[in-house]
Amino acid sequence: MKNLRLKAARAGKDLSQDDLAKLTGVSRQTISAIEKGDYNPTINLCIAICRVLGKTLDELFWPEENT
Amino acid sequence: MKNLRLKAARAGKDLSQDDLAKLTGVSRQTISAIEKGDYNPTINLCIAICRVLGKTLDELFWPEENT
DNA sequence: TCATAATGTCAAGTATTTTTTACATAAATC
DNA sequence: GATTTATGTAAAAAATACTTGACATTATGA
Repeated sequence: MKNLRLKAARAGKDLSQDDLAKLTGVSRQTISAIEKGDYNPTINLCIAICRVLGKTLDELFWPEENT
Repeated sequence: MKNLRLKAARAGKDLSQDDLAKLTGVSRQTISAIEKGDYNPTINLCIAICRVLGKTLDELFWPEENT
């Protein structure tokens, strides 16, 4: 499923996928795939993304509770 | 660097590396390597570990601040 | 309309995670 | 002493994260 929290946090910093990719050292396609929810990034990449966006792992990557 | 928080959380549930491996669906060596800090697990595996141990991503995997 | 920026996606290749198998050591129990 | 449990480690193979390059769509602005 999509990671809308990541998308929102990125928008909150006014960064494009490409900007975030460069800041985290991965390709644009990787950021796109993570937001799309296609896959399963490594924890180090998640941490790098969190640091750029000023968020924590729980805020961006902990699964949302669906009551 | 070693993930001592993970090791402690596992000990707190009285689980061996092998127990945790089975509960999270990976090999014992993978758990060992993560605790040893050798590498970079995927976020889904981190989440699975957190769920078994009753912790969050931030508690087990957010880098410790070294003042 | 034309150009550009942002995003989605696909296919093929590379890099790294993870498995499997195996052997080693230390501690606990019989 | 022998056996079992827990852990460390290593090498080859399998699975998958990630890259590169390419092409498409949509939206924005000159």
